[in-house]
Amino acid sequence: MMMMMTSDNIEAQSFPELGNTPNRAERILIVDDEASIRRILETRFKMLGYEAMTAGDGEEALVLYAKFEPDLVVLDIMMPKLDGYGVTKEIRKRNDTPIILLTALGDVSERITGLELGADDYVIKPFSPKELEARVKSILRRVGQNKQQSGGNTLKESNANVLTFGLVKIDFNKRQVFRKNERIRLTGMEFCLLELLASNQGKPFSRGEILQHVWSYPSDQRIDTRVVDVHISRLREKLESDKANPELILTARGIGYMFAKLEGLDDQNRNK
Amino acid sequence: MMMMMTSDNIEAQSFPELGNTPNRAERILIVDDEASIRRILETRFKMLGYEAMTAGDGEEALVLYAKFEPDLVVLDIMMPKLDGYGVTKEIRKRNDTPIILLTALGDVSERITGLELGADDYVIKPFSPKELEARVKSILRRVGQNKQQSGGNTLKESNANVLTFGLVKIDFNKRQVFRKNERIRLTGMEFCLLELLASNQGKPFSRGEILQHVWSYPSDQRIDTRVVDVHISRLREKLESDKANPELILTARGIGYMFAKLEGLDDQNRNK
DNA sequence: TTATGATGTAACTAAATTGTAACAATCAAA
DNA sequence: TTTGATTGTTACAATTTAGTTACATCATAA
Repeated sequence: MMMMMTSDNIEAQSFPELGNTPNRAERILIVDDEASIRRILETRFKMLGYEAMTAGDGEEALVLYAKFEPDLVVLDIMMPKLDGYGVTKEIRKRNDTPIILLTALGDVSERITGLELGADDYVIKPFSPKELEARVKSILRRVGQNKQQSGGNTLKESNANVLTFGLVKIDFNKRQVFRKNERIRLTGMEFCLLELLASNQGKPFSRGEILQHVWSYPSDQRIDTRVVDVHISRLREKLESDKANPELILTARGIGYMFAKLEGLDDQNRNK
Repeated sequence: MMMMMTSDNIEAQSFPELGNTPNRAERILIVDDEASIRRILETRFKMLGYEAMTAGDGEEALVLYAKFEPDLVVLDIMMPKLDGYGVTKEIRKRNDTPIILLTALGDVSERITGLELGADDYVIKPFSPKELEARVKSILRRVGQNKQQSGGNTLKESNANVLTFGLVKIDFNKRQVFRKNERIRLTGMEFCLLELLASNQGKPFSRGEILQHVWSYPSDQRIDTRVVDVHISRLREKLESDKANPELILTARGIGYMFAKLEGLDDQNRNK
């Protein structure tokens, strides 16, 4: 196996993101049979403030998994004893801890099998640590928000990082949105805004908060811009059936905006 | 060390689009201007369970070739109208159907020319039918390793690495691409790029990721090159029906590019 | 050598995104 | 109802991003 080595330089992300500081360091379990990869990833994730553990094969992984209850697992498919599929299966028997698979470019069926077994995402080898880190961050952020939202129990719909609200489906990994199964093209800003709201259903955000999270405004900035409103309008245009009577992106008058809280959808939200 | 994937035992890929040619006898096209040879070979190959057709000259051969899509061509070089070279050339413009040349003893340069044009093997005249049959069998076995080996089940491309997207067929093993059954010549870079995208349908890649995987850029490289865009443009030129409205190679604005997600793998449909 | 094709870059064109301003519509309290 | 505040919408200019073309370079084959 090989991996691309890089400097520690972390490039700015294209999209502003939520500053979501966890109360405890999040735990990442790294499973790969190559010691060099384990070492590199462990070091880098620790530098980023995560708690990182490593395992060299599938069986060791399951032991560690039970012991340390990681928040996310990075899992090579090709491993001695018990391969990535087996580990994925076992983990999925118990819960929905996010799993990122490491796969080779050539093998399409591997990736598909992996995703079907319940993995959340995959990264192609060779990969840059930075890329993996970005995925980890993205998934953890979302899961964390969902946990916060739903009290930490059922995370079903976060399984593949896809949320479905009636006609509208949001794929956070791919940054894609569908309505009636047709792809809706959102711009970067639009998606960021939607992401903030949709992953916190029912929670109203003030314009100030939104500007902080989506536009990276400083927190004490006086608000004399209508950007948020305009973007809300554009989002509604694209997502709502009846723009005048929005069902998803609601106005909290005097406060700001919020995404609708949909009741009783927890079990239907699963994507097929 | 390069990673060896163990996908050989994994069942057929879940791509419904794979050409599902029904199990049928393999077809051999026999081209020779001598009727006696045609008759003998036709009879013997039919007895062996092949479907055999014959043509008396090169032009007839091409007509039959297009009509019957044989799995192998036995081709005399010396022929009226269009000789074996010409036929080889024409066939190779379209695909890699195995070709066995019939050449005269003395003519070394003939054989070499033939092989250079893309023939797979040659048999020296006069030959014993048995010998020719052995070669045919051998070549068909080699070419059809993927197809025939798996015994009785679906043969043709079941585990060959071939994807079909509408008009476009991509053979990852042979690194060949077809459009409307005509071979499209892609350059090395072009194929690499296509390979990355097409074997990850629906997954958007940033230019940075593409540069890493296809051009082996270090992951922290500042991106000030438009190579990716240019190659995307060239690929579209070759593959898309309407370059201005690509259906296969899509732009993920603000992110990068992705190959179209096809129906069947997920419930979301292709985008327009 | 020339000729050919692959590849990458620069420069230009086209198109999409984004924020602002202006104005319209709506709400809620008096 | 009026009034002022709040929210919704539209148009537009500035900017960013993507698409395309032409060309220089390099390698390779004839």
